[in-house]
Amino acid sequence: MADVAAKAGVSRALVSIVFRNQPGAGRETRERVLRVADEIGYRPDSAARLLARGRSRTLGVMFTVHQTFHMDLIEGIYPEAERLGYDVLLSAAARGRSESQAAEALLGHRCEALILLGADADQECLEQLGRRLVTVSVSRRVPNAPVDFVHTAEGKGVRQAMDHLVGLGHRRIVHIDGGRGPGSAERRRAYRAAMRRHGLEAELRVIPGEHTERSGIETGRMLLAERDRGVPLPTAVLAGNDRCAMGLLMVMTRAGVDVPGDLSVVGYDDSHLSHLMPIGLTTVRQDAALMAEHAVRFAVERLRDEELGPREAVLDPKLVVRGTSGPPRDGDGLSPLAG
Amino acid sequence: MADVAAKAGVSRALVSIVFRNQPGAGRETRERVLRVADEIGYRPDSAARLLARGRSRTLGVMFTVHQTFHMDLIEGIYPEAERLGYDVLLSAAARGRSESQAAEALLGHRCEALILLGADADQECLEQLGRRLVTVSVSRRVPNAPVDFVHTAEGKGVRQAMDHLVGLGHRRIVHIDGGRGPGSAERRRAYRAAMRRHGLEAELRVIPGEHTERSGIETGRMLLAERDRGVPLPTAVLAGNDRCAMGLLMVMTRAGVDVPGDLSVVGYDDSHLSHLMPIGLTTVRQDAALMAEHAVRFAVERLRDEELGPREAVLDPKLVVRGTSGPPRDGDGLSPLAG
DNA sequence: GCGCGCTACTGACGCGCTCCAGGTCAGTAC
DNA sequence: GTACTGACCTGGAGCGCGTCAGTAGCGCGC
Repeated sequence: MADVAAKAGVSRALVSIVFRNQPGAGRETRERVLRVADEIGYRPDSAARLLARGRSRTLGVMFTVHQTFHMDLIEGIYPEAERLGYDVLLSAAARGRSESQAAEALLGHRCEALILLGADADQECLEQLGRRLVTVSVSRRVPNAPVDFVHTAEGKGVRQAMDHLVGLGHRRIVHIDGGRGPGSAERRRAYRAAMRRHGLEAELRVIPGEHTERSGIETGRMLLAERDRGVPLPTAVLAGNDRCAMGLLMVMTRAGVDVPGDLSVVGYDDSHLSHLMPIGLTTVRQDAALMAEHAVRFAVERLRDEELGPREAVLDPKLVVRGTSGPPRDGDGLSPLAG
Repeated sequence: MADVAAKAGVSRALVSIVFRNQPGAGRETRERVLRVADEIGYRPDSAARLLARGRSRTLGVMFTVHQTFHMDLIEGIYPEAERLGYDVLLSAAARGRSESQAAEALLGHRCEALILLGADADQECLEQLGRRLVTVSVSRRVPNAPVDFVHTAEGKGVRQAMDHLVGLGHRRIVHIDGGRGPGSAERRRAYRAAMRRHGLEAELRVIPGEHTERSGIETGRMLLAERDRGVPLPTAVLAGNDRCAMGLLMVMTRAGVDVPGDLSVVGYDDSHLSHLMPIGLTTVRQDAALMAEHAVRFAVERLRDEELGPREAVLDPKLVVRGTSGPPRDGDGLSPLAG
């Protein structure tokens, strides 16, 4: 910086002004400084800037590796953060790297706020984070701490999906849940409620699962094994998310089960992947871009106004009917075997 | 920090020593400082630390959103970086956010070195980065600049895959390439060479593509359309990567094409996704963990020894035969239509 | 002529830490 | 007793920037 100042024949303070795009420098000088800086290859040192200013204007985003929907969210976070003048730093949770480790790394880099995508860590850990700095959680509610919450009305989405399936004539509809994954509890609850509302209490079945392809695969194998023992397949499956739906689809298709003739499958998220599936996954769309936008805005607004309490944004999901759902082959929802 | 020092009855320098876990402080003092810090809620300010130390001990990693293989790499980068005492910062390229933007963000946060995963930017931009700081590129070669290069012997992998297919009896083997994506050129070249070597020059066909599911889907649709016009399907496809293979598989399965009976499909990467596909994708395995390890090591070693020239690590790929490849239904590799 | 306001710019301090050249003090050897 | 050692600790400079009071210069009106 001193070099630039010297070579441009101005003071360091002026260089600072130019680089912050602040008033107080003439047109000509401004251009000269910028040109010289470019020649020298100078870039402002964010560490020093941060230290001097006391603010980093950086948002930390924690996500989980392999969660495709997180990628959709990240894609939406960048533009909104840039619009509001914030930098974004990413840190991933992965096998061998816990969410709290990922979050700590972000804290270490002096992020002013944290955006947690589909956090899966224990409640206490999240509460602690929320108390330490401005935190926004996407898809996972964190009570007892000032943490903003952005999510879709899970219940509404599930209800739409269930009405769709029942409307098609399905009765034996099972749900593969997402364990303690974000949003799972609400989805599970809504599934149960929908089954009851449609008078299908007797058919109600929740299979414990996860938000992974593996979970879909394992469930699929289990269902196929059951079929081989004489238990009829369900006619429809409401998966915990798209990844799970996809794993299930792969097993079923592979095993010669016709989708949607023998089995309808509905996912959740409408992630990038499901967009690209030519098989056309029927799924509940969560608007990733909009969720990301809300998350960033919440963080920035809380940063601007310390007094602001934590808020919640509930977005409307929307059922997207594609190719994996259709009327069951046997109108009454019972397979020939069981009939 | 001053508060901690005062309350613990020591100098600030001593607090610094304690927090850096350096020798020069007594057991008792150390514990006292730590205890006081905990009470006050003090955490060292990394910005100031970084500024004072002149080193950030941070590795910047640029990746592309939705590239599943990058997630596998990231998963491998974290543990190795931690082992060597480095922090990792992630920055994603995405729609609306170019690779150079992603890299700039990393530079702004004072990363000492850059690891580029499957960079796709123009040569000049990469060369410039390489000249500015220690840079390691994974899967994409950057000549004319001191950039380390980690990749697999693409040719070897393709050759194995081709020998496998030809050994099964395939003759009409097409290749969907990865455009100017990392590794594509070598894979394409190796495919051509293999076809020639097996005397299948007449059957040689490269379909332009990308490393995305969409590309596989589009190619699949195109091939099906050709079939409907009387052009026989190939009996085997060597896809540019797993994502592409997957898109293709989805279309084909959906269209009732039996895999591998009517069509064998071979992918490339053995990414997380292909692991999870119950359909068992035959693919060329790239050892993501090992590649990540090399990338981190290269960066750290170059950081330690400025004089070190750029190096190259070539890892051996390995064909993993799973369920999507098998002998063609018609032994001669010609479909009934064409026969 | 003077004061006034305005723009363009400067000087110096401080952000919270690390680093280094010391200082202090018990312990040990002779 | 002196000389030396090593463990433990301190003071102060400085990392590269932002900030803000302050200065210089200039046109304007009266």
